[in-house]
Amino acid sequence: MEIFESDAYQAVLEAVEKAEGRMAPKKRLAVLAALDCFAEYGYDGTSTKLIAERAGIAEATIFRHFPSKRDLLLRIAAPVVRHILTPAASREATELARQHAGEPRLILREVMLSRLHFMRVYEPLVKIVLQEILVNQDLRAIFEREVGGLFQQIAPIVAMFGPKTDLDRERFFRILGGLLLGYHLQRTLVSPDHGWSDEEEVDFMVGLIFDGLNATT
Amino acid sequence: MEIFESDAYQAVLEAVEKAEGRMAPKKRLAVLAALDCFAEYGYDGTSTKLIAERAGIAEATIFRHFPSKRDLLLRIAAPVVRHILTPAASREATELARQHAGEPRLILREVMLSRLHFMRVYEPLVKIVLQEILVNQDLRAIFEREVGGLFQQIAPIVAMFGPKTDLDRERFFRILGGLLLGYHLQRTLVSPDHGWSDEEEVDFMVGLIFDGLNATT
Amino acid sequence: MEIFESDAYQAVLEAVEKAEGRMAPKKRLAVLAALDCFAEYGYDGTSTKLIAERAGIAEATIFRHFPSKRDLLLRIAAPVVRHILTPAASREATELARQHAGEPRLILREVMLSRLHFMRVYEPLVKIVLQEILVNQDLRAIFEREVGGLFQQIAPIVAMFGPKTDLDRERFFRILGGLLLGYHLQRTLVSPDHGWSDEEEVDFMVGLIFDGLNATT
Amino acid sequence: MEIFESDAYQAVLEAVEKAEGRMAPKKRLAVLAALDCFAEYGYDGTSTKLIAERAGIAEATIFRHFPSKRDLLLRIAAPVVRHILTPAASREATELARQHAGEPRLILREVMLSRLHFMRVYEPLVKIVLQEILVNQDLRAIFEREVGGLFQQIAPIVAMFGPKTDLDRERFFRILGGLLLGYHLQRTLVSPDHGWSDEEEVDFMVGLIFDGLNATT
DNA sequence: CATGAATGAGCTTTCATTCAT
DNA sequence: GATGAATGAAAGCTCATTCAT
Repeated sequence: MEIFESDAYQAVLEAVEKAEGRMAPKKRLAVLAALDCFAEYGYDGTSTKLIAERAGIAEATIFRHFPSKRDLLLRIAAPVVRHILTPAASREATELARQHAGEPRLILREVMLSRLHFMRVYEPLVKIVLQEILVNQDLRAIFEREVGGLFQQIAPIVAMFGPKTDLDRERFFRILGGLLLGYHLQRTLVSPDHGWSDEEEVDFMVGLIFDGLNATT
Repeated sequence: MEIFESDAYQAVLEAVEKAEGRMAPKKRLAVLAALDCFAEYGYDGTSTKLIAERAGIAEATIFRHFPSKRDLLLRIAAPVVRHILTPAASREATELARQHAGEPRLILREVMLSRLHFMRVYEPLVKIVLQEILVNQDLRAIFEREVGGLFQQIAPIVAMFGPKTDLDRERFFRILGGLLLGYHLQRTLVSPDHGWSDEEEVDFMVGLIFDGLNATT
Repeated sequence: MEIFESDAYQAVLEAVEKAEGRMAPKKRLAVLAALDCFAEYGYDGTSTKLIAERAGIAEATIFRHFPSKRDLLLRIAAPVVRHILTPAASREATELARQHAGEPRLILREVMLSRLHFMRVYEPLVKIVLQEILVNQDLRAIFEREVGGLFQQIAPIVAMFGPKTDLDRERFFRILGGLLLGYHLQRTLVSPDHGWSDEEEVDFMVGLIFDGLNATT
Repeated sequence: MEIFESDAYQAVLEAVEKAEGRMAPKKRLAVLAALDCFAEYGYDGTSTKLIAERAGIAEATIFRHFPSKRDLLLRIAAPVVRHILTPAASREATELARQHAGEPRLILREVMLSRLHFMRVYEPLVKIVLQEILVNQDLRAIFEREVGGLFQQIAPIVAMFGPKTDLDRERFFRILGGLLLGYHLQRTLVSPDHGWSDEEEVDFMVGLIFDGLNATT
């Protein structure tokens, strides 16, 4: 199943394995195939039969390892949303803030680059989460809780960039998310062949955030 | 069926009717119910039986008017993506550019407000499109074509805001989209009960775009 | 609808009209389209929607003229089976027997040729009857009654060819039917492009019937 | 399910099993019930629900073993048309030709008797094939290919009966088919209660073929 | 005479899931 | 741990037919 050997898939696999413990080989295949199918056809557009076929295992094997299809989705998405996004991001930001104290531009640049790297690495999963979060209550709950936590943790750092009130910090957070999401969608969905340079785009976005458009272009 | 009398639903209905011609009463009900269900449960999460029940019509009636469920989705989503997004937006922008020549901030403000108004009015449809565009090839094709056309039409106006190269104009476009999408998701999904003021948020975003964060907060 | 202008279709139309009286134009179209579809897809394989489309009329119009689909089939097939097959065939045979008294070979030849001509002319209907008679009780009843009547009427003529007992006459009848059916299927279904000469084939079959294979080839 | 224990059904079952491999018990039931229903109501007149009920299994079980209803028909009909009709018939004819060299009447008699026995044993299937072959392209293709092959194989034996040219051999083939089909339909459909003796009828037909009617009756 | 709109009943097929082996 | 077999429920869709206009 060499289709599953890309970095993105291996990264998700590792993240899932951190929560599930060492997985049986066919369980791994199930996870990878599910990831692949969910990203391609969406959760509802993917049948367990399809997952089984793509994994080269029996349909019943999926249910030996996951009590339900819904659970399979959550057990794939949650660890990434939870263990990777949050602590990693905040730990990283804190570390960066320590290293580059007084150089907010640099901090922001590094954070954005690392978040984009993360989104690239977990690309199929990002797509799944985007898709399902609009509709799936469980996933939304997990997401909101984690993002809320993250917000708490890095609020002091955000403060370094100017925002003083809570509302302003939320805005800043939202703007960062919007810019990153917009770029990620463009580079992966709209113009995947454009030859994007993350550094260049991040520099542009950082410039925008700090100095606005006029100073940038 | 007073549930369907909100502005959002009526707006979509009108847009659909522009493409379908005058619709039979039960066809209208089918469109409205479909819209309602798709927005609530997603495309795949909605059964034609559910649509029929919510519309108070027979399931077969849906298929008398639309050859398939997939077609029903496209025939609802496409007119809005097509006839409303594109020409309206560009005509409006041109008009604004004429009125407020030399005041780019004002132009941008008005365009953003009107786009946000549009997203609010067509909220259920925006959600559907967001969901399906990641997975549905047909819808993606329609979307990309229309956005491409829109980009062509308003490129000269975008140029007024500073960007000189095509890439810069694309970036500007993407950033605008990212910011608007981020705000729309926050006001509708994340914190729907926070009493958002579109004017205030747009002013903030316009400030950011022109002067950057430091000058804004 | 020039597809319907072949001799076969017009012949059936005439036969049906003899039973139905002068038909409204759209009723004629319905009959022709039904004939065409039934012959192509079989009775069950043909939907009233398809008939309506092929006829270029509304589905409801079919039911204005025929109380049910089943009835439509019978009202097309019965007149041909009834009024054409039987009296024509026996009248013709009697006439031939009178003209060619003492020349059984000539009589048989003419009867076979005329039956083959008939099958050619009513080709689509022959196919429908063949198909449905195995399964449709009503049609089988009509067919058996008519064939029974025909058998009674021409028994004396059959006697001229040798068979003395009733069983032998039935056998003769069956053999004639089998040979004609076999040839008809071959010329229309199996090798429609072979350029068959009915005269030649009939001569062969007459030879076989009277003198056997050895004397023939 | 003692209804399925007749020789005819068991014979078809064996033939199907030769192509499908050893079948699961419920798969066998599905095949038998399908055979039964198809023969009684025709292909289109049979619903998968009816098959399931008659087999005493769940409807879904049918689709676990056969991808579609159409496929179920072909997977039942094809093996019989293919593996039974062709090689058996030709092997048998060759063998007979060896044993009864110089006695063409005897050979023909045995071949016809065995073919009639075959049609009797596979009676339900013969009916289905007759019905569907007029309308179903796939089945027609299989049939034509097999009959073509059979024709090639036994052409030398046919030559023993007199026909010299290819056309004459085809005619002989067609006549044999017509006679057999005519008798089979009479004994099963038209007068199933007349105590037919295959031997007697075959003798009659052989007589006809070799010496013609006059010498026979 | 003709039809557009509507439908209840039914169709084939797919679904996620269970269970004996 | 893994699977082939099985299934109840529900899916999307088609059917022949009715009726108001």
